[in-house]
Amino acid sequence: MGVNLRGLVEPKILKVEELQARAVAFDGNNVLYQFLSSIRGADGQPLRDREGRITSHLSGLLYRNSNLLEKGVRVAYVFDGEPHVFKREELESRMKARAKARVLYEKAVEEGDAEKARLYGQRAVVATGDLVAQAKRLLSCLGIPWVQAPGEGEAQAAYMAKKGDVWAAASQDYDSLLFGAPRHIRNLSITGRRKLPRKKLYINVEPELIELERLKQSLGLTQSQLVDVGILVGTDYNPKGVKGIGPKTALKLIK
DNA sequence: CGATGCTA
DNA sequence: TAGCATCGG
Repeated sequence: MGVNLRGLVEPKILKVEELQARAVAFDGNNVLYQFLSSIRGADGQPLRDREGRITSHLSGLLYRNSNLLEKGVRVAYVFDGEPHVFKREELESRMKARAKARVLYEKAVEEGDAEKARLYGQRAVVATGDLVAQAKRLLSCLGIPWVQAPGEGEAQAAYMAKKGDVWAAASQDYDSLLFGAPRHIRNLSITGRRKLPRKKLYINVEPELIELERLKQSLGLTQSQLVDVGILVGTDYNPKGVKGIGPKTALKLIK
């Protein structure tokens, strides 16, 4: 889930060409989650091989990486290690939510309700150890480097970006900014076309770049104040944050 | 999600 | 060939 900094960040639209010859560290678990939830057939179920094993994550990885590599982007992945104990509450609540969704998903599949199967199937997604291991294997086969983080993947990616090993960290979550990544990229995919949930509408989602220095400058915050904003609005380590405080109020209070 | 097929 | 539909597994 991660910290909610929406409403505070004013991202720059990023052209993929600007990433030419630059290295980007993807949050592997975040990417797999996206593929597993969105790459599904008409029946709402993920793709499977003839043995019944899920293949959505591999399909997504293969095609996205081929495209990014072809455009000259240097791609790397970071995978989560052991979660910090502070994350236990969040992980438990996610597990509960998934279990609930899985029941509804299985019922929908049984009834042949594709729309519900997709909806609940997406909520029930979990990147199991097997799926992560398969993804790592595919990346190795493709010659794409990946890193096993000791702890939080976003923290590892942020560290790599800070050191200069990569130009930016890429994830749909904003956490790497709190961990000090100087550049954070969201929506880095091939086609910008996304289906709006529940609707038949398509919107264009473009890759966006958030520069940490510019972000802090525009908000008038130091790094530790930015973290404090995160603590008020809530992070994986303190899930609900402080009651009734969203990004805007948090910013006002911290300043 | 991203590729491929179909239609005008 | 652009734009939508469906396939992929």
